[in-house]
Amino acid sequence: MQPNRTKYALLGFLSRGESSAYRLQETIAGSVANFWRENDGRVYPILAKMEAEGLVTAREEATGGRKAKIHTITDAGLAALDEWLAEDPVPRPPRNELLLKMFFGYRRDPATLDGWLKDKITESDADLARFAKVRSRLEGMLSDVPDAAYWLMTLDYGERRAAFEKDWASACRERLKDPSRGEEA
Amino acid sequence: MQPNRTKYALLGFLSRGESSAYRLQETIAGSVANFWRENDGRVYPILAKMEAEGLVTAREEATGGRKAKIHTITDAGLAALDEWLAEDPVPRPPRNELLLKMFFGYRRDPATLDGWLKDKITESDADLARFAKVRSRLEGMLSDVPDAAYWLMTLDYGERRAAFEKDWASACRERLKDPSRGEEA
DNA sequence: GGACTCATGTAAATGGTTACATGATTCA
DNA sequence: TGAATCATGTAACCATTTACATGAGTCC
Repeated sequence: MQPNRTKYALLGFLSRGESSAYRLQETIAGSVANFWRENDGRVYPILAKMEAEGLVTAREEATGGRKAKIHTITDAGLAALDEWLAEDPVPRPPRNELLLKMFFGYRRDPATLDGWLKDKITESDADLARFAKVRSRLEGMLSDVPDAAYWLMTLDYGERRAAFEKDWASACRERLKDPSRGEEA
Repeated sequence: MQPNRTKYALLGFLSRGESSAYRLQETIAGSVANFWRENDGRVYPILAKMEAEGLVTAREEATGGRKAKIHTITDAGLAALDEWLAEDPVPRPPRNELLLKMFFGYRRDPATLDGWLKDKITESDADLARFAKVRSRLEGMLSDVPDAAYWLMTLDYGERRAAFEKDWASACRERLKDPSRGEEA
């Protein structure tokens, strides 16, 4: 019924190199957190399932004194990944709790909404600052890792999104200041 | 643990007037689908649960020969809605399957990605055309329904989002044409 | 009569979050 | 020794989707 996208995300990262579940999560959180997250309670069981399906193999290894279960993608795993990548992505309009609350905003005082919007702006600024660092890192590795060109495209998305959300929140704050005013160009 | 946001979305719409489950869904699909969706399998059971909790009352009514279960929000329901609206919205970074596939885009030929991006542009254009109609409708009712000012803010978000996604997709397509080229300002 | 819309629901499966449990190693 | 990090996992719970079942009224 529902496609297990977590599986494919994990396969994608494992296609770049073997990893423990713990490191996988760290990698995901450190690279695609902008548009994709996974959590503890799912990565471990799904990796186990993938092992049963023959998409990955696992071995225990002591790296630096610590034991970790290293997962390696198999040919079947690579095939499954590429099969998934061949399919058109299905757009799923996400739920946005801030917008839902704004939609019913007339039930609250404008100061409350202004607070939400200020938070949004702060969040966007933090994202933009973070993305700027990532951008210079990625641009620096472009000659060594051509794949980074694709990562830059997803980063570009994040930067544009943060910028537009900031602009939108600022525009809303302006409009809230003067509720009598309608829309303008 | 997880807050039941469906409940509050339903309360929000019921606060504007009584409705059957079927109409509620139609209303939601026709107004906030841009950032919030509900589906069959949830609206009915949750409304039943809300009735048991005393947040809504229900009565059978035959409108135009057809029977429908009309739900009316109670004072307790209004209180629950306003309590929820008083809380800061918690940002949940959504999963974006297109971006995940773009991230691993080097595993596919650029033509595949170009197809996804073209679809994205088509989708954005369709959204923008739809939003333009909604905008004129909402602006026309502003004087009668001041609440529409808030609805326009969420529409504004949708318009800006569609525009930025279209721009981003176009920029990606350009970059895909010449893979040797790096990033530019 | 047949297709379509209105209308209410159930069932099954999966997705996803949060909290908790456990234990080893590293570092101050 | 105590806190932080590395590391793996389970349990409980709720969210979400999809498919299915059912039946009445409307329109052609």
